[in-house]
Amino acid sequence: MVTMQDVARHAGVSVMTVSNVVNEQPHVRAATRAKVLAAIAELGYHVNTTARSLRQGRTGVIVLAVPEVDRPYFGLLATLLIERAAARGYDLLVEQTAARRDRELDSIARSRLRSYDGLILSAVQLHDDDAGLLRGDFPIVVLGERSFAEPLDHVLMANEEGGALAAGHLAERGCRRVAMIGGRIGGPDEIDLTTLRARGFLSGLAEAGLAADNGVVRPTDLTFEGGRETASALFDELDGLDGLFCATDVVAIGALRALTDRGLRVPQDVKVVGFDDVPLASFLSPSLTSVAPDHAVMADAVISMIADRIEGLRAADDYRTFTGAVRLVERESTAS
Amino acid sequence: MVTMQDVARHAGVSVMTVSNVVNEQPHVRAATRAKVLAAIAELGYHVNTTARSLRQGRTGVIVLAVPEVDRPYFGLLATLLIERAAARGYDLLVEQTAARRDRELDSIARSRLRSYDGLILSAVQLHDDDAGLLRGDFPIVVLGERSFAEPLDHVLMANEEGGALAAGHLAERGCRRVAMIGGRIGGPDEIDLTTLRARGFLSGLAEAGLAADNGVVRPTDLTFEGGRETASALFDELDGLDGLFCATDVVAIGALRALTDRGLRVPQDVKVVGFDDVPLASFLSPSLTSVAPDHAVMADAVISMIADRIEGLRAADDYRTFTGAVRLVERESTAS
DNA sequence: GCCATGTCCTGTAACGTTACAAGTCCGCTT
DNA sequence: AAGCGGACTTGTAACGTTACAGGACATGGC
Repeated sequence: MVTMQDVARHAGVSVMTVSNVVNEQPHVRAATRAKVLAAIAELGYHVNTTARSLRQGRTGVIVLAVPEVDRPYFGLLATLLIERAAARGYDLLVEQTAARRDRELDSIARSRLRSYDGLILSAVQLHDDDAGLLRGDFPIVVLGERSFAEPLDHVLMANEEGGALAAGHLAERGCRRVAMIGGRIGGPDEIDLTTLRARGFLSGLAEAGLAADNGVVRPTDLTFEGGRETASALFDELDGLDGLFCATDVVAIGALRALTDRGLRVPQDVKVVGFDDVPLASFLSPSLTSVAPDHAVMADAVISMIADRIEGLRAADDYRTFTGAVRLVERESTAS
Repeated sequence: MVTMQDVARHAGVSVMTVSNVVNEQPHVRAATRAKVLAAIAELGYHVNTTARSLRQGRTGVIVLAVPEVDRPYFGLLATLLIERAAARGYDLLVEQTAARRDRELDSIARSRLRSYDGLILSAVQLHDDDAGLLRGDFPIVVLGERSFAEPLDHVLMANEEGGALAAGHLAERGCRRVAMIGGRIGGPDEIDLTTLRARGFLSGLAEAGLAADNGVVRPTDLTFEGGRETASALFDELDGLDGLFCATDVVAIGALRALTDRGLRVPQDVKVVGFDDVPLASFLSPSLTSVAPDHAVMADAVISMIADRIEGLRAADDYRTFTGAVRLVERESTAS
């Protein structure tokens, strides 16, 4: 490995001068700079970022912990975050938690991750009991789903509002018997994605004057297969459903498939609304009406929050919460 | 920051003993180990991986350079690679190249990336002229698309065979006039994905005795939108097409949408085959027949290739190529 | 002509870890 | 009783970089 030592010797200057050239410090004569750059080129020198990190106490790497990058929403998120992190000079290291609590705890605790500059933790399955672990001097931003009593930096989504938008839209389009899959009826303290979207959905139904009998909200795995199975079971049990809200677009795609398999036409027989507005939504047949978060704005918020904290631009006890707005994008799946 | 020094002092042993405990070296008395572990717990010590990396000369981080993790194929790939890398003790840092040659060159050249242990470079837009950069002592595995004359570790896919499979299948299902979008007619030296799949497609057509007039292979962006636009333009121009092969499933999804918009039914009027077999394929309506690489096997090959090289388990001049097999998965889009 | 100021360059000492070689102690063999 | 080998422990010197303090020299103001 070529070191600064080698370059310095080759160029006839001190290591510090090489360092100053590499780091574009002022006060280096043009002639000296040229000499050093020539030596660097000739020897094929690359700065050793590990040594730099050790010396400077920062690595320039932020860890992104998501369930799986292959899921459309998280893929989109990761894409945006990687791009924005790069713009601020950080690399993103992706850690997959499979949405399991133990793996999320791992991400926080694992020593090696502690050596990076910060952690963006998405899709949190942690309990309030675990939240203490998130506290401390290590920069963490919690993204998207769960808000703890703990003081923490948060980027949230208007999940409840989105659920209400979906319910209102279905009602407005004439649906009389509406169900949700991928939702959960939880206590007032439960604030995960599925519970919040369900809560919004139910309040939206109430506001529209639609009945919400008990079976109308069904939990499911937030996967294609989960959507298909749960939708299928739902339509086996209940008659006369003419509107369906799915907790995510992925679930909605599974549900659309289940409806097709039963010979139900969308939107004529059943209208369907998803959530996330993934790029794919407009290319499906029928294209999918969806609650659209502003992904770009949220990604901006995440990166500026974590970078500001890493760089000490915010006081240690100054925790922020950003809630991204949502809007409804109407497409064929709810056409009247 | 708590260091080994602090732990050593607190436990009344030397730093080396702390290091030995942390690294689970033998020859540490149980009582000593317990003392050290207690001190570690009490002080909340975490090993500083940056210092460890500097000392050991390796970081445990592999860079994965893909166009964008949000594209279904690359998302799936990234998911599998992250998982398998973790199993071998490596973290994966994701770099996005946007499929641009300059950004790919960047990934190779950027100093900071040079400090990681290896690079997995996917979807390569580099010329043969650039290939020299890939040579050298830095562990690189080139994935999926382009095979250079340069000696390099490669993981390829049976692109040509896949194209032929698709053509054969369409012919066998009774298609008489078949086109491909997302393909390119290139010289014999051109070996990128689009050219190879097109070449296989044409040879498959020939074998089946089907005409391949000139306009039958159309290039396009490998995106949803590209698929839609190109398919739309193609069916504007040519009459009587009854079979369509798309270079990727993403393109196929765009094409399916275009066909629906024109009132063409799949598979009754036009049969469609994609390539990649992304999970989504079976949930579309109609579900999509696709050429399926064995993603898991390829991911295994990639990780063991790069890890073996990083760990020096293979001679410096012993370059390997692994070609992943493909098979055709028949679904509704080509039902007869 | 002298001090102040600025430009350019350099030596030294860390950053926190581990490789290596060199101990110390103990019980056991001969 | 001396010698030996094994179990356990430790000091020291790196790994390659940058922060810091300071040195050498020239310029300019009075």
